[in-house]
Amino acid sequence: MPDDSSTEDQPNVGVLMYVAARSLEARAYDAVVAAGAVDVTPTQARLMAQVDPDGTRTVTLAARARITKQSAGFLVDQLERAGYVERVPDPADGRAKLVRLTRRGRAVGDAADAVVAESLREWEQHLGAARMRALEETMRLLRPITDPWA
Amino acid sequence: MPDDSSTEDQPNVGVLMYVAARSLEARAYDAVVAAGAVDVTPTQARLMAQVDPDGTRTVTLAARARITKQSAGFLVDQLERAGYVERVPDPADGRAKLVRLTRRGRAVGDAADAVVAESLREWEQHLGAARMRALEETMRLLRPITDPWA
DNA sequence: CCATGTGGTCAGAGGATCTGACTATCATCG
DNA sequence: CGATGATAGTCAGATCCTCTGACCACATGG
Repeated sequence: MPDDSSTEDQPNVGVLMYVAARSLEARAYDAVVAAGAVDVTPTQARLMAQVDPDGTRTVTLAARARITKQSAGFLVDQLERAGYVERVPDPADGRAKLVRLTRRGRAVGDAADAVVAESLREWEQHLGAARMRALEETMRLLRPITDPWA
Repeated sequence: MPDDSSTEDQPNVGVLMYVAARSLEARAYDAVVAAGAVDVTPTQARLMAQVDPDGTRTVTLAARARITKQSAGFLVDQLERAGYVERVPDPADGRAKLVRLTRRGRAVGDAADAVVAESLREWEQHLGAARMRALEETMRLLRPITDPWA
């Protein structure tokens, strides 16, 4: 939405953050595709990234991705059919199912994580360690007033 | 896409940036709706924010919003029908048309800009002036390695 | 054991995006 | 000045993603 100043010489901080975050995400997605998951869409990948090692309920995935449970279920269906996740009954709750990464899904996720880590190292190299630390701290400080779920 | 760690206690810097940028955008969009533009979707608003005071070509809007010219044209159609933008011939190029904000569109954009500016002032108040300045500088430094269009 | 809440699914609809193909105009270069 | 390649825009078709509303099954707390 109107984030102004993207038409100016100096975009505002919010726009710059958006650009940086997006570049990170794009690299991660490229890694996903490079890892062989050519049939995974960016949206599916974004949801897959929210799956915990021990499995996560669909409603939880939906909350983390800020989408409805129906949309999340739709995406999980696709990921399941493609073999990246599986649904197992939740032993703690008869209504629930846990979405878990398959071996294949885990491989894709690991590839993405590695690329993100590598990109952040590049940031640190470019900014210097001190500035990178300050950036991390500042973003953590900012979180309480920007993250409605934190 | 897999931006990892959003499932950990401490999301990585990229995720935090995404959250912050998104909160800014959400506030701006709320302001758009509050300004009476209840028929404008977030996507339309995002495109409208890219229109220069003197008008901008559809292809340029598309490039700035990182979408195809077809998608941009589709959105401009809707905004034009709703009365927020108008298309005028580009005097410098017979093929081109300039997309310009109408008076109504300008009012909406101004409302959004005001809210963004206000939000950034809140950030500064929360972080302190020094840290805010450092953040802005860091983000500018980061831009060359994250913005493929910069 | 009933009332309320929660996890999940089904059905239907709309919005946003893409690729491919096409026309009109511009710009360049011989 | 004419031919050639690039650019602005549109049309057509398809796909993907998201939502609302309704519904069922199970859980939890009086």
